[in-house]
Amino acid sequence: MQLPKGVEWAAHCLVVLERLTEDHPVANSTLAEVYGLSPTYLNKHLQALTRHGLLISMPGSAGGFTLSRPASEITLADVVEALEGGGPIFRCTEIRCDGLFQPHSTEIRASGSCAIAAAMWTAEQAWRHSLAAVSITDLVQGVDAVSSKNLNEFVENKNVKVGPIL
Amino acid sequence: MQLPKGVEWAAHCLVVLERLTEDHPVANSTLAEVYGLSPTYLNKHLQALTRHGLLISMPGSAGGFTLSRPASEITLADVVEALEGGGPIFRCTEIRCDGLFQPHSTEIRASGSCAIAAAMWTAEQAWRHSLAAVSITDLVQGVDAVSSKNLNEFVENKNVKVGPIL
DNA sequence: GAAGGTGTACTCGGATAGGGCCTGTCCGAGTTATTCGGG
DNA sequence: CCCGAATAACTCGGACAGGCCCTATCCGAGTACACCTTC
Repeated sequence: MQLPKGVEWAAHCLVVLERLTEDHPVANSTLAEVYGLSPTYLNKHLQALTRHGLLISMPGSAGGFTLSRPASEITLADVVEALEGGGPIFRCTEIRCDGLFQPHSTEIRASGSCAIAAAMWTAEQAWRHSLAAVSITDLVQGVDAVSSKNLNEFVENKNVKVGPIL
Repeated sequence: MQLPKGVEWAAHCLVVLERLTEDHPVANSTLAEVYGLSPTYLNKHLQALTRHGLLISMPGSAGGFTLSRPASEITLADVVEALEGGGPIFRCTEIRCDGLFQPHSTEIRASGSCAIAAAMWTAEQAWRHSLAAVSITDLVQGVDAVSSKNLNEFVENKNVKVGPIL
């Protein structure tokens, strides 16, 4: 069991978006260039973030993606939920009601939920809770100095090339 | 991302093992019969538990599986680790050192670990910690009355069929 | 009656196919900036 | 010099193959019990 690679990409891109966005959208190709990622595949994940309301996409020549709300209100839990679907990582198939116990399934269900499933879901909640405690703002502050400097230089170069809109 | 179905099977089987075992091993076919599972596929998971030291397997006509240590010392974390391999759910590919940042990768690495990966691993630790707090003994106590009664009757019937060794 | 050897039935254990999701890629619909021509 | 339409290039968006892991199954190696033969 492993988280899709897209989660890592999306999280990093949201951080960069927070740094690069200033009332104008950032193109998928730009984000891909920053991290040396496959543009087409990255696009797939950014679309997922858009579908789940984390990003706003703008078509057209000067289009791109923008954060849909302040970075402080976007957490890693949102990112995981957007790319993972938010479904439980442990799925209970209720085998406690199969086999020997089949004839008494209604009684068993009435006695409460499966203890194993309950424990799994509690642990899962701890995980999601920990993820929800980390916002994009927190991650931006965690970016090291040299990376931040590189990003600034990149923006300036883009500035020269693209024009005064940046 | 979803946990393999084997985790659920293994957890339930450990609970039944704790109930059924009395100094004699319980066969894979018996466990499969209790829950109406595929014997061959269940065997695969029990082998994994054996490889990781949770179970002891005994070959031969009256062979089977036994808990390798007291049920109070086996936790859900152990089960997940045995069937999942214990590797991190989130794998950091260090894309913060790719693309623009490639020339300064050594500097960036020296500045500390990736903030995103750190947050992910913290959350993962919370998950594992929660799982480690639940032992098989806890789960046995959570079994409802009617299921417990069914198991007892099953053991008695087996008793008649199999002989005095049970 | 007891002991030893043999046969059988049961067990675990690893090696072998199939399906679903993540990975990776491509091309099309739509929109904006640009450019060229006319007034 | 200003305005407007056509062009072109860039954007997002969804549809299309490949690979790996979980799912599911089978058959073989090994062991303990039971029985039979022999002493």
